[in-house]
Amino acid sequence: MADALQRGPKFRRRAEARPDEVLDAALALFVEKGFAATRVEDIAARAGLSKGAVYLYFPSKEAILEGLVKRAVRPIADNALGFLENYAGDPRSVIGTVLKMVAGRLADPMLVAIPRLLVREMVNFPELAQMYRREVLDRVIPAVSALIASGVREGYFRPVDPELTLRSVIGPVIAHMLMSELFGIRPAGGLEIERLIDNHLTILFDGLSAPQRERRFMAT
Amino acid sequence: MADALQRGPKFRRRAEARPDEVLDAALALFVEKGFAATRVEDIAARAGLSKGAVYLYFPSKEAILEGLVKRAVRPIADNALGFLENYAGDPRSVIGTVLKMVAGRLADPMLVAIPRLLVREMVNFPELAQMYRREVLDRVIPAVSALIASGVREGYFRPVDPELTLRSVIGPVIAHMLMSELFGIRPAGGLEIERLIDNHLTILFDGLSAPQRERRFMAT
DNA sequence: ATGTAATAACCGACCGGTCAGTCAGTTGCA
DNA sequence: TGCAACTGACTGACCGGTCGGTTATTACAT
Repeated sequence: MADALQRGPKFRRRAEARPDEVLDAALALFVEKGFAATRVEDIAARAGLSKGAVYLYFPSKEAILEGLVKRAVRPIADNALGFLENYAGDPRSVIGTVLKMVAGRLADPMLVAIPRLLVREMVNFPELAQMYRREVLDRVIPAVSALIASGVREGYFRPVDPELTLRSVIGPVIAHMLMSELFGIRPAGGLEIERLIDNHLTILFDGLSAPQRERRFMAT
Repeated sequence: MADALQRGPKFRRRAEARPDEVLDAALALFVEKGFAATRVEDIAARAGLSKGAVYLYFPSKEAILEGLVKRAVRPIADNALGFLENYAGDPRSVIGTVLKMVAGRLADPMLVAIPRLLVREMVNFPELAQMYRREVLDRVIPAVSALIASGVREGYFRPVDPELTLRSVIGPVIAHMLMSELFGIRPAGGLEIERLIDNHLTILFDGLSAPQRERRFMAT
């Protein structure tokens, strides 16, 4: 339903806020039902306007999607980068902090919504995916990678390939999000993400093998 | 089509093979353009029939999607489980073997196609996602979890929570697949998956921290 | 082997519903 | 009164699903 408040004027003239309201409504519906299955009229209704009015602010349905991603992309990257670019000391603590922060952010459905939507519609709108990659991934990934590299250089980490190790750092959190978000598969205990990250970091830094057994294993 | 180059009869009578041909065509198109953007007529054309003929084998477009998932679900789970259920000795070798096998399988686009499609259409067809979860995930995940648990019980692993650790085991491979498949982000060197899994297993079993620095648990 | 009837496999024009996008008209405000 | 914000009926295109008609194949008789 529209939370377009009926107090005040019946029409919301002076329409600077309109585009954002439309985007909010569209985001919710796109995530809920997908781009194709969402009608412009539904977006309009949810934003508290008529279909026609939507076309005063956006030239097409696709432009709404575009505006959505554009609006979301900047803050995501900037926020993550602020943490990563100026750290000091043991990179392990930075990794821990950033992982927990990211996980905390990802708990907010509104913030997962964009990547989620993007994954769904990426086939039909490759330009959007490209933009997301350019603006977010191509900035965040090298930053994390550099963090690992400097960890190796400064003797905190074993001499691993940073690009590959990056996947070991973020993979478990991603796996957890996918299982939880998409399929509702959650571990038995509560407060999962905190516990998951603690468990993950323990293994990441100290390994899974029991100390008394022989180390160094390879399966080739 | 010119009847000059007819190999075989113009009509493919004795039509036992038809449904599978339709499913193959549909899978390719659904993955390429999504369910909504794929027209039944396109599926028909690709399978070498007319639209009408498709409806001789499937009552609706949605039934095609359903049939697709049904056909794919069984082999996936059975194959993975065969490996997991009867192992012996050090579970680390089993983990290594299974990870590499899974990664090898995932290199075949045809086999990733179903999960990929499922993730896209899951919002619009929740029953399908449920089915996939029941038939595949709810069988594979407990098996892996049990493998880890027995590794802990038998002293190969440190006392970790199997359910959480599972995510540490498979996460990096998933992260790699996502980055590579969806965004084309690959590490610099070639032959990525082999290298990735080697790097991942090293860290998973022995940890990322450098030995000379302070460690939390390790004695060796 | 050859005609002929019966039938299985298939075709594609068409119908009906849906929905993105348009536009002539209405409403609230200065 | 002027005009910017807004409305909602309308249109045109598109597509899932149907159905009367067509073509290949089989069965059988001659």
